[in-house]
Amino acid sequence: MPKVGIEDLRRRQLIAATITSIHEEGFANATISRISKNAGMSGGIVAHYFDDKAGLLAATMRSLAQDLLRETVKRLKAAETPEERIDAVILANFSVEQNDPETVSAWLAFWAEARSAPALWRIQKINERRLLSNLCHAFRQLLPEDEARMAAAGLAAMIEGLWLRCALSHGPLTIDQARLIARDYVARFLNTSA
Amino acid sequence: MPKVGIEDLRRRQLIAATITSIHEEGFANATISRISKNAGMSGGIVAHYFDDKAGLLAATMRSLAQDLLRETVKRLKAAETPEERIDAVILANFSVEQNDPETVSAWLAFWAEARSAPALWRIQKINERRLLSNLCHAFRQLLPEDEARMAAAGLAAMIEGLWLRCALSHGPLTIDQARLIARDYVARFLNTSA
DNA sequence: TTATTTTGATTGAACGTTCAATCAAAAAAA
DNA sequence: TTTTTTTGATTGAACGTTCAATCAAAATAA
Repeated sequence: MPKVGIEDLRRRQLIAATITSIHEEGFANATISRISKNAGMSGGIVAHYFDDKAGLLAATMRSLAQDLLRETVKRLKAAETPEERIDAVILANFSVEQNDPETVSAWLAFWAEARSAPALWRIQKINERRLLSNLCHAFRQLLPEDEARMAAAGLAAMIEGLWLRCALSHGPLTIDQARLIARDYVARFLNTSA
Repeated sequence: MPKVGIEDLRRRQLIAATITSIHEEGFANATISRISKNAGMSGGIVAHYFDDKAGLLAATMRSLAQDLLRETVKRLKAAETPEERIDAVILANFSVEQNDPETVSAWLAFWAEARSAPALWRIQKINERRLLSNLCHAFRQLLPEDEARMAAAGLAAMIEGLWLRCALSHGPLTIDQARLIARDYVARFLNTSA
């Protein structure tokens, strides 16, 4: 039989090559031949592991989402109070892996593409709902219902906005500053004195 | 001799058709033949008015940026206090035109594409800097320097994040709610009593 | 062990499609 | 007329998909 465990390895290699290709040449120029060459393989291999290009792209977006989920769950498990859980979500979104330029390029490309690709749209929606749900649950233990919902929606939007700015604009805004701004926003809801 | 005024008209028609095509079939499927057919013209017309496809795309993104700028300037001119100027920026970004589904699809597509297309990247950067500069200037008249910078960066990120969320999630977050959340954030900086 | 069989992994090329760009000619306006 | 506008056909390149053929490794049998 073929080498054991090769399937998972190849799939991960092709997904990584897809992210790299999207970052370096743009979504439109991330062709099967370029992606597979980038992974050191032949063009036909994509059909073997992902059926077609759409399958590879969907798998890549799912992989990005899972990385963020893993990071979030890891930190949530270590959190004990609602305040710590909110901070865990902030820290997960501003972790080193999530702010890698290639990751950001890929996320952006998939966001745009999802608007006219139902398969990708579903993945995006699941992610979005999870972030909001995590924040909502924690805020509800600290604030009245309507204030909690506002804080959760505001923080979710702010995290995404800060995250984008960090990655898109080289220089002006660092990850450390972004974390600070997000935490400050939370503090303005939780501290009556400030 | 030349049909009077036809050039500007055709350019605007082709740009509008480009935005519609991107929204309806995605950036990758917005081909010259589909765009021109969408505008009720022949394929060759694009070369005549924009040289090539890249020229049409750059002109389309510039047109989107100018629409936002016009909207912002209009509201800034009517504002008299720093508070009103901050609100003007918020209102401009959440105006009806800027949240039209076609406009959002196009912005998102260009945003993603700009990462690997220098010509588009420059347009994006100018826009970004203008938003931050407008906010920074207003906040500096109301807050100490370091707090003003934090408020400006935070609000800029939040506006982008909320705008993105309105665009990506059909339903949960409305433009009205987004406006409310952004204004609440500003109030938390300006009102010592809250 | 050693030889054989089985299975999946991988390639590279062929196929049909689609694209952007080009251009000669027609249509329209001045 | 002269100039601009507009068309629609053409071209060559690049794309995604498909597939027969080859290869390497594992499983099986002796």
